Amino acid sequence: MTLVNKKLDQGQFFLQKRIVAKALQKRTIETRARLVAAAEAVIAESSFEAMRVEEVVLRAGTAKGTFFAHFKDKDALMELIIGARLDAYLEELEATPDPQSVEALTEALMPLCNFMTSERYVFDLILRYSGAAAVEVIGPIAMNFGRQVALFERWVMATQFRDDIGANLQSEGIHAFMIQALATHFCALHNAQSIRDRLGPYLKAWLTPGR
Amino acid sequence: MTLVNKKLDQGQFFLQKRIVAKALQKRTIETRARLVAAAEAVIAESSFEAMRVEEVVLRAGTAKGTFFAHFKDKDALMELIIGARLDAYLEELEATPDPQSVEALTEALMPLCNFMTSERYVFDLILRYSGAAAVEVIGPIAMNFGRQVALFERWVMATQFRDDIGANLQSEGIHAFMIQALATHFCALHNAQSIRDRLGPYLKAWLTPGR
DNA sequence: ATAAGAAAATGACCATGGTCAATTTTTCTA
DNA sequence: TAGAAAAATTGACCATGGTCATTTTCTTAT
Repeated sequence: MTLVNKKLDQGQFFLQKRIVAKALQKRTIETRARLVAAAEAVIAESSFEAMRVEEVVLRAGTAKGTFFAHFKDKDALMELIIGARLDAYLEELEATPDPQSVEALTEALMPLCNFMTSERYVFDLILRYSGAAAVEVIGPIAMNFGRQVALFERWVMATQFRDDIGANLQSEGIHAFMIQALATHFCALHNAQSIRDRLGPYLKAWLTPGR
Repeated sequence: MTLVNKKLDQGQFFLQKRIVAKALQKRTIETRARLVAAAEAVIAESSFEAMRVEEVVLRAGTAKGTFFAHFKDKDALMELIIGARLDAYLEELEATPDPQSVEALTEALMPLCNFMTSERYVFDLILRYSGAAAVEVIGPIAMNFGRQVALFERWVMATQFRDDIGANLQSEGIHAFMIQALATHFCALHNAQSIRDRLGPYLKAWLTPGR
């Protein structure tokens, strides 16, 4: 690839990479799996925050350089793992009946909220990766956020909370208030209240104003 | 101090530290000022992101250890400098007449928004420090966020946007939507729209529902 | 003015994420 | 199947933030 692609411009290169569907070697898949498994193990034993590349690489039995051949940086692996967890919660939600009230909606969000605030480190990382840096490469977390908003939109359309604004705007608002409630959870000035107790009033005021 | 305080418990120690107002030496003030000035210079020449402790220490003419004797870590200095900028914008706003419409309110927020999104690094740092980790030590940025919400509350009370919910809730909502608009600014999927164009509809829907 | 004790400054050292030229393994082609 | 090309792996090395025992400077009591 190196020689061939030296002659191509960036655009063609990306095109080729995307189209050719380059059939990874078995070895590649195995090494990658070992790295991910090692990381998951470390996380299970301690925490997301405590994960060290050295430790992962040691357990996976690879050299450090191999780690970075598979993942752009440490955060990329974290994003992968955290994104997968987020996806699991979301699939659960997607398979569940649409909530019929603001209270039910708030309640439905709690498992997701609890995971996102399980560690300060996790929440910070999620925030940092919640926007796709480039349209071409939408990471797992940005992708998941997109799905979240789409699901909320479905909910909003099913229950007809407000008719003065579109479902998409309502949905984005739900998301904004969710993040706000999570952020204040880490603030010593506010954390007397639970996340649910903070999110509830926000969503009520947003989705059913005047009622 | 070391010997004396060895005998005191934690609480008394903090009490003493706070009450005694320990009269810093001239040297201390000067060194600290040199460090801050050096950091500001680096930032002015390149960016917040590009600031390196080594470089700051070199320009300030101190040893590296001195930096960390004055600031808990690199972020602490960044928080100080960014917090000061935020305060400047806020003072400007506080001295300005309260906006009388959602449009005017949105417009008033733009300078603050523009600074907060001037660098990805800046926005991430602000988010990370927007909550006070402990009630005893509210950092400059958490402090500033508190002032922001207080100012919004004043605005909301002055203009009577909604009467179905309290001024404080309305104010927190403004803040939540501001953050949301800023966050999407860094997302390639959304950034066709300007911050103003994203924030405007949010605030209209939040502050004047049904109108 | 001086000695003792507190505060400040120092820089060698460490922890950890990340790079890259060289090497090994796999795949492809004639 | 040989050998060339591509892909994967390696580990010494680097960049940068952060620590801490030691040294220097300052303050204070006598």
